[in-house]
Amino acid sequence: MDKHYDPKAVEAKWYPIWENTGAFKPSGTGKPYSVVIPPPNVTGILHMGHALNDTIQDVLVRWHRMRGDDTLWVPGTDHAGIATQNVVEKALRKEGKRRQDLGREAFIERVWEWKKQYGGTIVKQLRALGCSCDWSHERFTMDEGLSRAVAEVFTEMYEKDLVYRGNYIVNWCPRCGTALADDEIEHEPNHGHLWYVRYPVVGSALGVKGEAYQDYIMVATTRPETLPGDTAVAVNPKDERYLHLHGKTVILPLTGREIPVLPDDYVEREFGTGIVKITPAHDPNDFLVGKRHGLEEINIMNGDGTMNELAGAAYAGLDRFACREKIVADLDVGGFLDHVEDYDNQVGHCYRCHTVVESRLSKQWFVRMKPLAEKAMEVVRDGRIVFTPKRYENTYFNWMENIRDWCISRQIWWGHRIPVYTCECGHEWAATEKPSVCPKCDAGADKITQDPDVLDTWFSSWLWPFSTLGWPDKTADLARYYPTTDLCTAPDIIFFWVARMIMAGCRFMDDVPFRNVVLHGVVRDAQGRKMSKSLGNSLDPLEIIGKYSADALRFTLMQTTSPGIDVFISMDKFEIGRNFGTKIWNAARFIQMHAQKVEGFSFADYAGGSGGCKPHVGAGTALSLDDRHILATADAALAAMDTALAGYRFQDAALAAYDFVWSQFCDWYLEEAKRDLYGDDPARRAQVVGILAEVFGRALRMIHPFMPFVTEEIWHQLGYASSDEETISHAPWPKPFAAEQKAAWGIDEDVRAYVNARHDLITAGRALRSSISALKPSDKVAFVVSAKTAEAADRLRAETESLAGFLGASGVEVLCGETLSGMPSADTALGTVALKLEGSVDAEAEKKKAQEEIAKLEGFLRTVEAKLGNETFLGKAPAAIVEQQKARKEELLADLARKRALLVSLG
RNA sequence: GGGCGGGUAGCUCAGUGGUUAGAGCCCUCGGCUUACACCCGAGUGGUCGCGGGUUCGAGUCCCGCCCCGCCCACCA
Repeated sequence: MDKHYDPKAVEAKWYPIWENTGAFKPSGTGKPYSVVIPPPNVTGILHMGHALNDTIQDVLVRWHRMRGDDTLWVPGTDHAGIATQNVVEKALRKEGKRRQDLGREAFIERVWEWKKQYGGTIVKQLRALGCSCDWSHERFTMDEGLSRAVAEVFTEMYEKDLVYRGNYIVNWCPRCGTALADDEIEHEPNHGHLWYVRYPVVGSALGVKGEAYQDYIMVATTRPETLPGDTAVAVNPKDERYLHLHGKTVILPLTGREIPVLPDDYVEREFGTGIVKITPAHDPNDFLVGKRHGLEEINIMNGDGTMNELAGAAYAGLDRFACREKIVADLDVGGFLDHVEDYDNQVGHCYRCHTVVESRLSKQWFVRMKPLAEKAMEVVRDGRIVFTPKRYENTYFNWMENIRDWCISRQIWWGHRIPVYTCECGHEWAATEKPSVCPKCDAGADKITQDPDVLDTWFSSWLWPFSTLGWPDKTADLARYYPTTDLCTAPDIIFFWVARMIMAGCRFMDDVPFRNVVLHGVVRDAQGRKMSKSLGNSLDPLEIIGKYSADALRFTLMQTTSPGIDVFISMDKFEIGRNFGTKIWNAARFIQMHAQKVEGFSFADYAGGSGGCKPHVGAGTALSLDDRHILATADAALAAMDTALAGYRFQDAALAAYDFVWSQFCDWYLEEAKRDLYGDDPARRAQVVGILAEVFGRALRMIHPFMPFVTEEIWHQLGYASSDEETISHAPWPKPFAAEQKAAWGIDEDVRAYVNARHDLITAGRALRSSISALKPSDKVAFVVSAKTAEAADRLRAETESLAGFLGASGVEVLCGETLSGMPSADTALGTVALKLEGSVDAEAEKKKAQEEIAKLEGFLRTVEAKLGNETFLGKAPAAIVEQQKARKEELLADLARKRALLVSLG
């Protein structure tokens, strides 16, 4: 193996091999485990949110695959209607053309060309991340099959009256010329004004000009340009200031129209003057007020944001912002404008082109959501779908209970065209295929027109879990892999995606789309800001892969993420993942180096295959304590990982693997193994190599879901794989050692506890050495150990001898139950270890240290004694806890005695 | 305004009512020891946001408050 690991070369090498050998195709045998990817926008490039989301899925998928499940991960992309259309329009603009110049068909052709050329970016990037998707199942929301699913669903809903066309107030982008869903609006702070306008009260007006009015009401507005569309003013019904106005009418300035004063709860008394002008056609709340009171809706604006003739001859044709200025000026001239205040508020912008969004009355298609929501709530309530973390179920219910109809039509060209047709006689129907004749009047194809609008992009995404598996056909995939198992996403799309998928699954498949919803956090920068292009604070996953490797990116993300908690990340964090990869690589080199010295040694015997053939592990002499300890620790680490992964706690799983490999295997076992590996007993050498191969083979497989590339490379370099085609991703996930094997090898919790205590002893010895400031290399040291019990003394003798060897001490003296005085010492689970010096000791420093420790111990002792003197504690605490405290007290007393004696001997 | 999350070491975060609250990074000290300096060893560093309460025992449970963040609604 090379001295330095080269992730670039290794990562570039493996993905094509995996893909070409079909490593990620479902096996067809075992328990089905399936996941559909949240389809990224086809225009998208991989950002940190994807990296987190897709790594989580890949960890789950690889884990299940290794466990022998029939694993399918369906990848794909979303056609992203408005986003994609904008990208192509932008390209067209460079040629000096608009989409209208090409016409609808040619434009769509252009979009497809664009998709063919550039649409594969994110899909390539998923490969760079190492995602083990089955690319033979790749889907695109505008694919023929998925389009058929969309038409099928729409037609069925049309016929069952689950969709309807209605005049409704929608968000409208005047530049894109389309309706936008609420989530396609970005609210941004705006420094605007509040204009205070006088509306004369009818029946008490005393003059013609504004100045002359003695009786008027004051209305505050941020949008004076909508004034010609006003059909009422409203006050809060409980506002005693305006009780006298109920039932009165006022004159709408500049128009002379008489409009009513209405009481409505929607009005806030505290805001402005407490009187609101109501413009039902241009404000969503006013629209609702209008509906409640049966007001007329006057649409005064064109789709491009200019005023129409209903705004009045003086304003028709003006842009909305020009019109605002003119109306303000006219109000002023007419004496209606009282004063102006500065006012900051939030204004909605189109998420694609950033134009200020207009609320506009228009004919749109809607889905009736209430009938779909019932069942979708039921399946979560009864546990057929489980959210992780559970608390998001509340968020889900909250939204579902207050669900509003879904506006699904968009006035753009790129997307699924609404399959609603009308013939010349006005017959209307929906159909999955383009009809050649009207089903009602025999009008021919040339007399039939299709609705020009397209469907909201989410209208295809909500079918994703079954449309990707072949629906509406009854495919084998659908039968085997639906419902899918896990759905992983960030909580911000619970509403417009997760909830809708659940509704669609229940409605069209009569079954849930997935069993578990796994919600992870949003990736943020070190300051806690959402990563975004406009802030320029995005970390580019590809840059990280280039600098640190995909494995490093993946591992760091996993060990940083907690369920449902946002991920704060900065560039240097990826060193953790990189360093871990390097550590594994070096451990592999070490193991290989020693394995080469064992004749006929084969790592393939330790690949976890059936048969459990491990010729060297049990051969010859019995296993050492260290051997048994690391095998037992491997088992514990495996259990910890399995539990964590089953609970979607990726951080815990990653940390369990990290701690096991680094702190346990490398820091302790490899070091301890060197004694035998560099020793002169060939049988024992072979045995140790066998244990290294067994434990490291397990470690590689356990880490593989997190770091697929480096583990695969080592798997082959060492020869766990018996051929080039064999992949670690198909190697079996480790199983706990069988009971008989554990009994034969002597693997149990006792050996873990004992060796852990021995490690404490060694650590204490090291600490002693480095804590003695006066110790010079020439000083000779010997260890003196005082065992707690006679029984422990025998064990301690052996332990301390190895400790002395470890630390270069000249000798060992074992005592039992005696107080060690005059020597720097440290306590461990096995006993007290002290250093006997044949050099000089800084008595003052030692004295000071001893005094500090005594003070500390006395403090603890007081706490424990207080507890043991407390009747209620003795009466109510569990016996085990009481015993624990009693033992603790004895220990503290003994420790104190030793320290005090030390202090005395130091003078 | 409604809902949710967070506040624990300088930083990023773990922490299943029960010994003296942990990890990584940072920092200090000592080491190029023949897998690895992307390393090894040893340390320094905490009124667990504040105030009450429940309990034998609270970082952990309850109530109130203060900050930070997110989501939803709204801001005429």
